[in-house]
Amino acid sequence: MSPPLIAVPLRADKIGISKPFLSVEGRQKLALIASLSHYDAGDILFHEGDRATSILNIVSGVGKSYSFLPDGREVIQAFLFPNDLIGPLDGDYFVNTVKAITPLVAYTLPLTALVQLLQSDPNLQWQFLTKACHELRLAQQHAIALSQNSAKQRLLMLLNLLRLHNEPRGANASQIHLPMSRADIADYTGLAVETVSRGLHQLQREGIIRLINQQCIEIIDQKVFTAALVSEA
Amino acid sequence: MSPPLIAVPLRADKIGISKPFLSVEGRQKLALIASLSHYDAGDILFHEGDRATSILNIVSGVGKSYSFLPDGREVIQAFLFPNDLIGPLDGDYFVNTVKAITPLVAYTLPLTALVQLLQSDPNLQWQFLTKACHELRLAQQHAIALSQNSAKQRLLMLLNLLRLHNEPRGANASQIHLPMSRADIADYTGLAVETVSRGLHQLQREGIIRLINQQCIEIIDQKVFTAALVSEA
DNA sequence: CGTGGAGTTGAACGATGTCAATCTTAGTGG
DNA sequence: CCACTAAGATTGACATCGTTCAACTCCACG
Repeated sequence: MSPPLIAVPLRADKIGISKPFLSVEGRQKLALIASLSHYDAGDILFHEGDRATSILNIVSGVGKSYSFLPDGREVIQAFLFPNDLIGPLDGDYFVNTVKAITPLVAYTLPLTALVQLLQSDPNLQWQFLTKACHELRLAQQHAIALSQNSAKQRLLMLLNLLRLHNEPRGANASQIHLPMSRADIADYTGLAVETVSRGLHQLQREGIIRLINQQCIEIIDQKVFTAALVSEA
Repeated sequence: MSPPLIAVPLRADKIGISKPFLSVEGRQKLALIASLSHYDAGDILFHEGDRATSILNIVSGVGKSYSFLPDGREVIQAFLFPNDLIGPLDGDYFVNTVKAITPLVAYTLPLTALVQLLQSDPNLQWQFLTKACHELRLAQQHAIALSQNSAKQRLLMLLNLLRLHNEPRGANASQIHLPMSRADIADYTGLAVETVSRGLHQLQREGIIRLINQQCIEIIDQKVFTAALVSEA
């Protein structure tokens, strides 16, 4: 039996309530087949079309999973954060290229060992299934976000995504760190870089956010922010 | 342990190569806990927010899984075809409303029984995991389609989706049946109904398709069609 | 100091949404 | 069997928003 797609960009906790990615027990079992790797910012972890021999579990750092449109533009399917699993597969092959945006540390999980482990451990596999379903919902939400035409709305959703990933880091909850470039944001939101820039400054003019520097944004008022996130036209 | 999201709109074979949804063995085991139900066109199978006690496996007919934007517009996450599993859950609750577009026949799978079955049968669960991952990729492709601005491109992708689901039915392979309304197409592609109409007629003017009637479209030349699908700006 | 890449800003164009009117279709009842 | 009706689909005119192209600014790095 060919090992079909196991992995996917699985994110632990993106929208609202977060649950631990794996049980302690599950982590221990995975640790037995895992090894730690370090990557520099800009390193490519996997190439689209490559044969997959392993998938990664991010420990720290941020990455992006993307592919190319026929016209050469880049489309970012997902940003990858700590606790995420990296490796969207089709059969044995990667369907996306994955690149480190910041320096990145990750566990390497050999594919064959992982498949065997999951097949023999329904409980652990169950956690992966749960995760995959959760991930699916996030992808659908992303799709919705993209189908809404408002550039402002798309940017707000991205900021909210980053906000939820920043909080655990203990930093000031109203400060959002943007590890990726404007071009990455554009490729993720499906907008032009110029529109991203204009949109962010527009949000600043409206008093919703404050641009501290290119990598850092402050949310003026959480309530106003979430209100805009939900109801903006 | 609360049974987390199991189900998701799982489609068997959407893009290119199709594999049977479940092994014969798997089907037999599921059949033991399943019962058959019939629905009329327009019937609502599940309500967003309802507590889920079961999920469905479509035998025949077409459905749609959708939710509402704050402004009241409807967003269609996915069209559901035979062999699909219906029931995107979050915890025990449905996150989407599901409605029958055509008369629909489906197996009902009680949730608790299904969870137990999967937990005790790693092989069967594996097929569900595989399916969920496949589904995830489809959702991502849908997201890409929506992020591409060209209305024509979005329509071509929808037509291709329907084409792949029509072929098995043995009908003339160049004929595509559209079971859903223009409004549904609009809600799926993120376009306005008027744009859908204009786009289809535009494709006809370009000689790519022919509008036979409101529910039926013919592809003039497969090669031209797929070429447009891939490379259209 | 330059130099180059990333980010910002401006102006014009084009695609799509919106509104309103018209046409088609399917379904109903006489 | 036909006329009527209401919902769906199409078409046109116009407004809006985002893209595109181009120039400019701001840093980071040598």
